[in-house]
Amino acid sequence: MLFFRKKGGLSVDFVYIKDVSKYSEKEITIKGWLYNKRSSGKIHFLLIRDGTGIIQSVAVKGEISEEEFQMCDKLTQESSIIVSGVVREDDRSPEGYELSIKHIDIVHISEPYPITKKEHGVSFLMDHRHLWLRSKKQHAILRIRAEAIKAIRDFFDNRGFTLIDTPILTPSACEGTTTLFETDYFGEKAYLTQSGQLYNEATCMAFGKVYCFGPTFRAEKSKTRRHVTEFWQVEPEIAYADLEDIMGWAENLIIYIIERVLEKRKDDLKTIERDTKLLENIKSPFPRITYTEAVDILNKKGEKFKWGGDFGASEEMIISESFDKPVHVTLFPSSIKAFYMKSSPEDEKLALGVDILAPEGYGEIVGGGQREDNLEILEKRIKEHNLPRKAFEWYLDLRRYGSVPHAGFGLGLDRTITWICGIHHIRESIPFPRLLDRVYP
RNA sequence: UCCUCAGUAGCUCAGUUUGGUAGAGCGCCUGACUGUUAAUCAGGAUGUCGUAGGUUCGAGUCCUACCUGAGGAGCCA
Repeated sequence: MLFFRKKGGLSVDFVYIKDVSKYSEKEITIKGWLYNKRSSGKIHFLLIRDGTGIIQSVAVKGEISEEEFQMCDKLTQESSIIVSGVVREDDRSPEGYELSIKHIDIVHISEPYPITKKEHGVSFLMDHRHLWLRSKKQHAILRIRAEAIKAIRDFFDNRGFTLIDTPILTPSACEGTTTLFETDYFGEKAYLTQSGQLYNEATCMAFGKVYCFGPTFRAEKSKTRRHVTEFWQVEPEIAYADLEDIMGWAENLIIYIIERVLEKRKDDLKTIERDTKLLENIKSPFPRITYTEAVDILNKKGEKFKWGGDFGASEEMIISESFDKPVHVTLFPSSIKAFYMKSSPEDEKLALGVDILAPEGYGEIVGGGQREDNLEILEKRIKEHNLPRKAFEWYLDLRRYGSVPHAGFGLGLDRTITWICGIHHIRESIPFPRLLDRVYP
């Protein structure tokens, strides 16, 4: 139980730091934590954060009780405090406003805080991720993430899509291409989902336009700045849509997310020193090339790349750096794509799929395409890919009962955030990253 | 799974080349300072040198194995 204003006699409002400008020359109360402290003998500068911002508050000897002035001296970094005082505009304060302290209550004196004002190594910070989130930069990134999630949901909700949650525990692999996390499901094997797509194909036949948005899991032993084992994807699926349609949807979604973040999270982008000019440039139309044209680009730039292979990290980098916007790459060889992808009617060897590569070398952020809607062809594909037919019976039903052309895509949230924030490593884009050899904290 | 680098004070690191009794800055503790901006100034405490072996009169330093972390590749999104 906190004793709110136990030493004050005046009636004052409790406000968040983001709102202090509305309270100039008024007495308010702030509940927060000590971000930093600078002291002279007769004056203390306390930087207080409350999750919405940081404000400098000033305790002057003689202006508050001697007991409370002494208490300020005892405060350690990240101690939790409740402070009352008058909001004043002051050019000398780093934030433009500061609080002249009248009363201070200490809620808890923090033990010596591990994350100090000096630099730290990545490993140490990752071990203290639960505290690192309080730091300015990490705080800004996660607020941008929250805004992007809201933008994604608004985008689909306002355009006639229904959010349908797909299961996380699944009886079999969705694509058969990746390694999955296996769990013991009451004596049977179950796997953490790598995608909600197959279930989306069922729900889009019921609802028309659907999307799922949740965590997905891949047990690949990837050790790069672009991979986490638990990552968030938004996956729309649309009945009666073709490849061309979903390329438009994906492009508009990306633009919508960027616009929203630029509009609502400008301060946070500034905190992380992102060059927003590069983001302001993300407008329609995005360049569109085929896989075959991408191979030409690679070979022109001196890479010896043979038609038919999948792009690795360096290939993706070269292709994406050839453009200053995200680029659609379409019509991959069917042989390197999943079993459910529909082949081009003009060339059986090509799949009606699209990957979107983010600029600045951030790699693939969207993968999608048109799904095979013909029962016989799909049965053949399942056989060719050595997939357990029995597990896909329900999926084949969708081609038996009113099959229609349909298409969808997945957008990787964490990679998108990494790109929007212009940060080096995906691990800072998610609150508690799951990496190869790291599941703590 | 492979390649490269690293592990020394709470944190960031120097010391390793050339073996000879453990160092700095920050943080912490004490004191000074009425406008600080990673505040400053003076003084103080702090170590199983990743682990286990080996070489040597003597190992943080050289050798071997292992553990942990980071960077990258592959795989993958």
